[in-house]
Amino acid sequence: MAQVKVKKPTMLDIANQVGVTKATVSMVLNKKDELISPETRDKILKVADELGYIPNSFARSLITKKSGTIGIIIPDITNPFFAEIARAIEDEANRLQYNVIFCNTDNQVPKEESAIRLLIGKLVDGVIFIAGGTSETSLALLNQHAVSFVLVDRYIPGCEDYPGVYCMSDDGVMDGVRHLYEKGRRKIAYVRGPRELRVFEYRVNAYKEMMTTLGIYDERYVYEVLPSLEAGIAVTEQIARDVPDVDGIIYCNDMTAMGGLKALTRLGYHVPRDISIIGYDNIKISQFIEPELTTVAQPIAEMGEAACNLLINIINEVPLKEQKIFLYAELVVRGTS
Amino acid sequence: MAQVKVKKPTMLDIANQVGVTKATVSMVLNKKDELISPETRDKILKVADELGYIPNSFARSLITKKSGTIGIIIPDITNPFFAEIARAIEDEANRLQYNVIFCNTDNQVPKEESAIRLLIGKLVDGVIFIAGGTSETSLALLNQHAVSFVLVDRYIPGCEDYPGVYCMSDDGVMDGVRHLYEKGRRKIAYVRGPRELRVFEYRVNAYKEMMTTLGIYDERYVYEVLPSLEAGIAVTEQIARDVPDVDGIIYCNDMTAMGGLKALTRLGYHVPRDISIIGYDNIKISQFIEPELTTVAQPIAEMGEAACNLLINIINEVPLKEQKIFLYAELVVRGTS
DNA sequence: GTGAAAGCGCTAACAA
DNA sequence: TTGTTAGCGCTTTCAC
Repeated sequence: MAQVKVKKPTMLDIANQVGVTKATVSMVLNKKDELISPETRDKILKVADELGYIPNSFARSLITKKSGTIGIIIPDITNPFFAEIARAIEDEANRLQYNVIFCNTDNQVPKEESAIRLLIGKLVDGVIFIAGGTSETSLALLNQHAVSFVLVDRYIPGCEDYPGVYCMSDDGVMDGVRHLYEKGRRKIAYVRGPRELRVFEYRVNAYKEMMTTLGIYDERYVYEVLPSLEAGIAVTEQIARDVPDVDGIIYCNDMTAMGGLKALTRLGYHVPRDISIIGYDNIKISQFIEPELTTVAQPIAEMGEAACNLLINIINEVPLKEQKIFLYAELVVRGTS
Repeated sequence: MAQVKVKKPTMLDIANQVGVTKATVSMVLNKKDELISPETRDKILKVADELGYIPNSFARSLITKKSGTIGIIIPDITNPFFAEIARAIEDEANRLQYNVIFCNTDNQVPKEESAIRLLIGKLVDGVIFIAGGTSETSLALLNQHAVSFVLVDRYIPGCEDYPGVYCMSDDGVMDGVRHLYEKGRRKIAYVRGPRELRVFEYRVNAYKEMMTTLGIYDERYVYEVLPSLEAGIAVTEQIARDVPDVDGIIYCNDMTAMGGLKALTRLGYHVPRDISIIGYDNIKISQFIEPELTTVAQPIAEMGEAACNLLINIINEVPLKEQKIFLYAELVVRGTS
């Protein structure tokens, strides 16, 4: 099972062997062979198979100006939420015969720009953009090179008019607050994400609104973190210290909430007997723990699917009535509340 | 912020604007400009920047026959172990100025073959192959098209001579068994993965060997599952029924172990007071739960890094004394034992 | 120091 | 029904 051959067969090889020109071979291999005689057609197909011919997609793309590939820009693939949405996008893309190139930006603008350059250089037909922050230059580059794109999940301030898939959090978060209220919780803290990201602003605002409506809002109950498991642990220990009789905590995402659950358990709290907690996102692992996490669920799979479909429609210039798609987060009650 | 331009600038545009030919531009842009006058050099660079020029990597690859890209074949990216190793490979690849294309095969041979074809068509410089099963045709294709590759983690039967990165499990698993023994456990069950995959065979054999040495082996304690969280739950309920006084369970991977922990907790067991459990892999989320999972840790990051380095060395024809790299799994004692 | 010319593998008019 | 021709955007000798 060692090296068998070293020269990749090209169309010319097939053409020579069959005794036609590569134009003919090209037509057959691209199924534009209505007017090719069945005999030559079959012969070409047979030889192509024998030779193990695989078309050089670069040469084709050079001419057609399309690659059948879309790019996905993600802040951080180790964040399960992004990983899951990326997977959903990929599945849908594959279903529609597109390939996908992932680029992590680690929330760094320079990396984001170089990712965009890479994708443009690879002639991607479009880009799905899960922005880490405000990225004017990235978007300008895409525009300049006439590359279609859609935004997902995060608003880019000042760019609300771009096509995108957005998840509205208000009702879900408010349902969460009300749910805890109905469970008799009154001291409900909130752990919010960074102010720079609009999505976190929306979520905490919904919390404030419902808390105020219920007459139990206290601004001292709101904490801010960079969302992560470790931050969830730390902030929860802090809350337990600051608000000894706290009986509910709502987190800006599931990772933070899972950290919170760990911290509470270690501190001797029994969840949900002593205290209720709620996450946000509904990533898969929120069900891996015991008790399972009550959370405000984003329709992750639908978001990925919608983004992919939207992009591909835009690429194919399908006329669309609306280029912004709004989905809704919904409370999912499980074991921690 | 609407469309600014629609024509992508090419080298010719730059050349015309500067008043040179594209050959000169090419040399400058590729830093082969020792003998280009600083003036033209600067002018070219300036115009390229103004135009927002991004090189067409396909045109370049067509000539150079290399893409600066490697492919990664993965059975299932939703499996955290594979996701983590993929991420490690990607990080290392990026560090070495390579891009990465991921392909999921969902453990299906046809998907694997089409992934290989895709990668070859995209002129990848090499492939990292985390095989789902036996894939002679895939490897034959790679050979025929002279594409370098390395295997990771799973042996492909009959192909032990291919370059690859392998993780030896024996010592780690045996340490795990001994560890439970020293904790006073005697009825230690084992949940093994599918027989088709060699890696699972090695792990269960190490268990058997140490259990036998300790004089506590009982073949009725060995169960087989398709590893997943759900399967872990189901098999653990089964074990609790079959072996009422079971006091230890070792699982073939962390996902299954986490399912087991859920099941045991629901059944009223206290882990680790009543029973100890051990996973395998040491994926990140094994520390997200409380208590944290004791596990036989694969050096996931190292494996990814090593695979990537090995591949790139092979691509660059660096002479290597050994093309097979062996790493070792190690017991990590945490909260569940 | 820079230009001219050829060609990578393929597609797409247009001819024949 | 098939061949001829041109050219996608770039790199790379070899001339000048």
